[in-house]
Amino acid sequence: MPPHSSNPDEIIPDIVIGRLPIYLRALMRLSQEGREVTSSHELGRILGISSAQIRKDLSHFGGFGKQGTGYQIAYLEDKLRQVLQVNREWEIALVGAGDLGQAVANYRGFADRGFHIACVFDSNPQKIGKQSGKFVIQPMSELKETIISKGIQIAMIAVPAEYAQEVANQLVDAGIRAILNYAPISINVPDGVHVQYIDPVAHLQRMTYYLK
Amino acid sequence: MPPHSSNPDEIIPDIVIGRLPIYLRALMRLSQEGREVTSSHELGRILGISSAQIRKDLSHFGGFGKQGTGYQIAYLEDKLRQVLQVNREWEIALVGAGDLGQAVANYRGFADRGFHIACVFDSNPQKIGKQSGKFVIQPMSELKETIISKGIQIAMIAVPAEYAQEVANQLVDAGIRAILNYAPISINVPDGVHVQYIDPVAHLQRMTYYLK
DNA sequence: TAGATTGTTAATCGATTAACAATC
DNA sequence: TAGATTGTTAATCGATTAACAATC
Repeated sequence: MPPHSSNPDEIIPDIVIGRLPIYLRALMRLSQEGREVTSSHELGRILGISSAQIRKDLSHFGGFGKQGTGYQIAYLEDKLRQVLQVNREWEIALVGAGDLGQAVANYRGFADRGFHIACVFDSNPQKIGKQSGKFVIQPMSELKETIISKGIQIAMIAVPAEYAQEVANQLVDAGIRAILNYAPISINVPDGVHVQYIDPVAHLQRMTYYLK
Repeated sequence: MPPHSSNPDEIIPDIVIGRLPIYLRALMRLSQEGREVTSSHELGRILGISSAQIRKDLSHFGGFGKQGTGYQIAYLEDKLRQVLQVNREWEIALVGAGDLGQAVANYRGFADRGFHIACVFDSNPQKIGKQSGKFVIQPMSELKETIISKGIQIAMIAVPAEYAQEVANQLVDAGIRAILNYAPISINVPDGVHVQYIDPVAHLQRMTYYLK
């Protein structure tokens, strides 16, 4: 095997994948500041991570740096986007058009970073057909067909906790393979379907432990 | 040392602390369903975690279960609240009253789970004095005095990324000890100040890796 | 060249899991 | 009692760090 080439059969630890978006975020900031080159040491200082860990993480995917110099920011950014498959746009289905769902639908951070909300569903007949931002709220009965016909693979759940599992089931049935769950509850999905959670209260509770 | 008593000098791994809010969330769901007793096996099944890990995590804080029976849900819930110090209410300062800040301020999940937003700050003179939900938006110049006089220890940042570090500095200067950062950027704070991040796009990017 | 930094190996550290005596 | 489940120990597994040859 030539040096600096990654082994395509290697299974990368998920914890490494989880750090790549953080690296990408830091690189975006640096390039926005007009910087062109950085090093594992500088990234480590910015992120509070050891430089060895950053080098080791990146080495899973190939050699992106130069000895003595460091990393070209634009180049590394591009490589990380390729690895994460975020060098394209993704469409997302959103379920739930209550206060939380509306806030999620209106959050500009998604579109700014390549994630477009393509459809919004709600079970409340009062809401169906109403405009939510740029979207017309669709009934749950149209969920599967819409997701399949648009080829959507990612969904966000923003319904009350007690409905989250049932919604997840319907999403999985519609072929969704990645779910971002804003409902404060754990959901069960089959192997091969990925779930991430947004629960700000859980983060707060993790910190209050230390506030003696 | 008697059995089932935790060592108060033991330093608990932060990764264990991070799982306690997840356990608490699951227990709340079970008690809401009217259940009274559970086991490490059941919790493990619900959460996708091994039962051994749950027992080991809980054992850091004492023996909360009964052999042969399992855990009294209400009792364990109460104990976890004590450990996390969420058996009380907490006041929070929010910085940023743009779209994101307003959505955060209006999210009912905080108050429902014991976190009350006590004040909202923004640097935009157009916004100061305006009502945002139940709050009057205050200028940044009042941040330090308000936080100190109200004895607030927790803050949330909901400003654009480029201002997040400066806001964090001001919060630390005002004595804040825990920060929940909604800006998609890493911030640096002194030792003893805790930071957690809410970046839904980072979660999405972590999942797109697997969508081959 | 001298200085700096990478990519990688081996050592260390810490977290998870398996197993089981204790006991409800 | 028999069956079930805890709390804990020891073994395993995996992740992080230290160190350094390679080299820009």
